Amino acid sequence: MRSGSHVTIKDIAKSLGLSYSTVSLALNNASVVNDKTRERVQEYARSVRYRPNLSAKSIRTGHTRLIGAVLGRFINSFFEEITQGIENVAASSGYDVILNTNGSPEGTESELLERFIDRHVEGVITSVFSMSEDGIETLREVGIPVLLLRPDAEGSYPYVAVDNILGGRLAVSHLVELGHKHIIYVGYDSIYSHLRESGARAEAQSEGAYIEYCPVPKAIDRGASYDAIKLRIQAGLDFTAIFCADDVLSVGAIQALREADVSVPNEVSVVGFDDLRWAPLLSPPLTTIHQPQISQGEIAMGMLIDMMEGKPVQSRLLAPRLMVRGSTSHRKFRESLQAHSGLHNC
Amino acid sequence: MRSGSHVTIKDIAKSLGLSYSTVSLALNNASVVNDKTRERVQEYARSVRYRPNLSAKSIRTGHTRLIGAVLGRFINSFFEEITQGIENVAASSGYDVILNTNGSPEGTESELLERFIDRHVEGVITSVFSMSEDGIETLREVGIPVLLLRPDAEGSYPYVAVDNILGGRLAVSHLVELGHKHIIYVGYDSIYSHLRESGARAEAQSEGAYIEYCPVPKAIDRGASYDAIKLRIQAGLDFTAIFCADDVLSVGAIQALREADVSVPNEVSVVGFDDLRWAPLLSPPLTTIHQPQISQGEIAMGMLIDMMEGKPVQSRLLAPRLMVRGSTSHRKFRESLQAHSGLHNC
DNA sequence: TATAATATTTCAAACGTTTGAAATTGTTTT
DNA sequence: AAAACAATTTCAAACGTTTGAAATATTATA
Repeated sequence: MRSGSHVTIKDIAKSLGLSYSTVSLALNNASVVNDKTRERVQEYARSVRYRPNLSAKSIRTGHTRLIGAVLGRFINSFFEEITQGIENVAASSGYDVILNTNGSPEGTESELLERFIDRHVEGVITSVFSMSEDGIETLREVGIPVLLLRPDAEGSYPYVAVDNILGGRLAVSHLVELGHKHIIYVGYDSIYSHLRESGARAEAQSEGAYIEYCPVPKAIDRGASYDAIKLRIQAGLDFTAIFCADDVLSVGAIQALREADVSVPNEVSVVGFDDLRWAPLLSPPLTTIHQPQISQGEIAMGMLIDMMEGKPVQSRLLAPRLMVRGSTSHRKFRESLQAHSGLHNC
Repeated sequence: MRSGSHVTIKDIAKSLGLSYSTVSLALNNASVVNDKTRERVQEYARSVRYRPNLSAKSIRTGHTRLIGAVLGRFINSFFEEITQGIENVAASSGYDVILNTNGSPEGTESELLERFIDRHVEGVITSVFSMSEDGIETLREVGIPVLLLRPDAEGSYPYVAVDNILGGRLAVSHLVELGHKHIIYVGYDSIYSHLRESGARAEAQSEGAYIEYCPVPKAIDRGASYDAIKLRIQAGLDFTAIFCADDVLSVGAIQALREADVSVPNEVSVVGFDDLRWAPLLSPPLTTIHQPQISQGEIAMGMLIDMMEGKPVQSRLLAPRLMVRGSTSHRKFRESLQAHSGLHNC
């Protein structure tokens, strides 16, 4: 067999003295064909390494079993893991994933959509930063179901996301249990941060603690939180805990504290959000809110498959988990160790 | 127009009173068709949002413009960035990428290959851990070119990889310049580590420094290097620098040093390899060898396209770059600060 | 053994394109 | 105005499948 050439159903039919139809039927395990013939065909197909041509198949059936994923690019492994989950269930359901991490300039969104449409992808999974409202609408117009990887306030689209409010509650609940009363929340202007903050406030209120909002211009910006906390420290060290809207912000905060010779966690506790894979590698290892990324991807893909099959789906909020590590400690430790620390710093 | 239905060339032909052929030719900018007709067709196609059916196209032309990428899953953002590069040039060359991060159990490799073959991908990019020698051969047999993202000693396959030997040299050269004479190399049994080590040794030899090999069972295992360095410290603190085969190993090493109250970088300097995105977030920020991941992906995809077009390609070794950060310092600092450290520890 | 019923296979069209060859139209040249 | 040529368009087959309808073969029933 010439390299690159492919055996087709016709070839098999010819060799076996059968019609295309019978071969096709046999290969698809149609019950209508005689057991003996089916076996003979399948056996022979195997022996000549027959592989169906999916393009041909899809042109006839209208099904490509292709799905498109467009995810944001981050300075973290967040989407890498989500991708993992998506792939897992896609593969086991016979779908392939065309991935786009949207790294290219903004203007190309429409090109991306065109590619998806041209490929006749049967569904699209996307995260918020990665696709505009218009883009989503375009897809819907041509009948491609879209699943969001973020909470959708208006409820116009099905989504699967982590429960950010609960995440905020968990973080603050942990800090409150450790005796912290004055907690700084480092956040930015986006739905993620707002939800996390509102969870934090709700929990604080019911526990008699106080949340102070410390804004930074954007997410995942170590420098921004460094600057913000640096400034805040100069205004007075009247807080004992910081809750950051994401792990990277925590790194900046910790850096600012360290430079001001404020010990983490002895003097100030820090909690992050996301639980990126390197969070345990920091020193101290970061206490943070874990997002179940792989299962988020798996659930998302499962839901999308349901949508593609026309089944009704219900948006889901996934429960985050508190990961207690080294960057938080009990407030009562503060005074004693501050003394020690003072000695040490002289 | 019914949602989900697609305008075809036939539809356009009918509406415009032309034959399929003319429409097809016009849409493909064939010079044979009259300028006026071409414009009319394209204009109309745009107005009805015509999009070609890529399956149909590929069944006729034999070209799917699909490429397969199978990359390893790591506790790092390494492949996320490579993917970025691959996508960038794939997109601008009209290819789509079916990504598989090979997270599923081992046995499924053949299934993955079958999917690639069924989809008629025109080329495959893969990293070493992700696909067996047999798998690669299978692809080649059916005429699908394969590009490796790793050095191939035998030279049987084209590849693009970072120059690991040079990386090793850069790391040790830096340490030697800082005055370090006794350097521990933390590595494991794989081609990557071996190459890095040999670079390290070559550089050390020419500079009169000494490399001591400290083996760990596998890559990217923080615990393993922690254990190894812990043990090594107990045997005596007669070294002043550690070079680790990857960044994650560095984290374990630093942790072991910290627990033994050995200051990094004042008493012992540590250099990693990879420059994962979180390397600057550590404290101290990690001095390490940077791998140009995005361009590695871009170059890889460019080469694969050449291969698919039948052009000859030449394997490439990319130059790594030393990133000097906080985890290394001059050896002369050692004695003075060791004294201080002793005081501090009392 | 003829007939009915069922099991199995085949025919032929279709999916949306592309493309070599043939046909038509338009333009020069003589 | 006929012949020759070029420009443009159309025909029809092909790519590898699937599938409803029709044809044939097999078995059961009377």
